Amino acid sequence: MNKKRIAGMSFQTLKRISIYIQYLEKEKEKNRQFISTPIMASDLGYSEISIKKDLNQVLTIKGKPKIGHNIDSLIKELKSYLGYDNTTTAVLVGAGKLGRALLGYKGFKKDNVEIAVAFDKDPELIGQEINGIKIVDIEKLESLCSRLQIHIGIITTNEESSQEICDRLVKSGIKAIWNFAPINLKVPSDVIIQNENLVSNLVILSKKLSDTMK
Amino acid sequence: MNKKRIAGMSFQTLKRISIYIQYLEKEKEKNRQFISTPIMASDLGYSEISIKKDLNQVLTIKGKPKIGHNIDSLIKELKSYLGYDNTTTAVLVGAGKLGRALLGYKGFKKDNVEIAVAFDKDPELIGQEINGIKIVDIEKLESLCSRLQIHIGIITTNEESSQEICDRLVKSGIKAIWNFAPINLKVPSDVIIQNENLVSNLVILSKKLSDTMK
DNA sequence: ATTATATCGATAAAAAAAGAACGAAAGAGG
DNA sequence: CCTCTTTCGTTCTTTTTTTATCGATATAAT
Repeated sequence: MNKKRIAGMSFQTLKRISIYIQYLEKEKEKNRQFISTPIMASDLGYSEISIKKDLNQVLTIKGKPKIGHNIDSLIKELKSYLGYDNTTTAVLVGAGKLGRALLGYKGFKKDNVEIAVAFDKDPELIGQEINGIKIVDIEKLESLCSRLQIHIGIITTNEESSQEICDRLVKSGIKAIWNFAPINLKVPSDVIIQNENLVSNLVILSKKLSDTMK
Repeated sequence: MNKKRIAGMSFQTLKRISIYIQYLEKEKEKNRQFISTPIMASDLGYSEISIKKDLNQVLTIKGKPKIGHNIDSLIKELKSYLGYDNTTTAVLVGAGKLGRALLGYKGFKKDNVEIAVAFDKDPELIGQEINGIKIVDIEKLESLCSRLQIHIGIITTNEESSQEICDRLVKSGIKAIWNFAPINLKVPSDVIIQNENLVSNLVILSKKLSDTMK
């Protein structure tokens, strides 16, 4: 699997850090100034210890006993760790229902990840705009990706075309791919693939359930 | 986190098993009769050892050296292990873009997980049908869920309404929830929650990329 | 000023997952 | 019929991740 450590940080920790940021931003909007790990643990459903360890790996400013961490500086440190300082940009290929759902997500922009443009081959879709992102003819994939110097691609096409799209993305300079097609894409070793298999996740939930009910 | 072992099987193994099934079904359609772990490893991008260990935990019929496993019986055993014998049924709440994307997935049915009905409050959506699944007025949530005796709920509403929907689902007998809203839902301890935070997954990919590029 | 306590950070232990190694057995080929 | 190769299934190690424990410290309350 693709679970190499990233900058000495475990995959799980990274995922949680991103979730901490989303959570902390919300708490900040509620005008909270300080936050402690026990509160985070209870709100987020993680163990207090996990959170403490995660934070300890990142933070330079220490929290204060009896008070916790200053939310502002906590957010700032976590974001700077995740590289939020410079926004990263992605392209999306396949503006079907799932693709359009992702295009519509406000959450990405908030987290400094931006989808610059979407591609599709359907003439009905080309020219449409979702959440400020234009859907462009797929024939322009190569030229646009290279010109915009984009390195992240999101594949939400059907399974059949996904490998071809993947190849075209790689040729156009894409170095990281977020793949929603239920297939293991073949890429050169310097390209990062992250697979998202939604079906399997529902299957697991259903298995968990059937096991607890008997 | 919610990572207790399920029937003695690790979370990761379960996820892979579901992916094996999806993959094997496709290979079967290509009229392949036997399959070996080295081939699966190369096609799926897992290590051969992982696959061998996973299969060994489930299988009763052994594979044959130099040949591998009979695809039919392999699929049958894996499916029966995951409880595919009796199809599980879910309801979906929130027929926005993401909800409709999930409704459109053919993959679920194939894996014996079925969405029986979808709910929304938007009069424009109510009455529509996607992939054979009807979108129904959300006011009927309680009555339909109890009547149909459904135990799995999928929440694809916006963040604001997700906790309310969650409560209503729980009251209606739902015991497992697949949640796409970026929030930790509060549920009684006998209800299983599985969170899907898409934003964080893209953030991780972008972090992976930025770290390998420097 | 003094005491009580919540929270911190760190170290140590346990659990889970991935990976490596190896003898055994079934089929292929000479 | 015998040898060679592939794949199997098992056991053992290593790595990774989570959980538990505990003294230190800053703050709040008396």
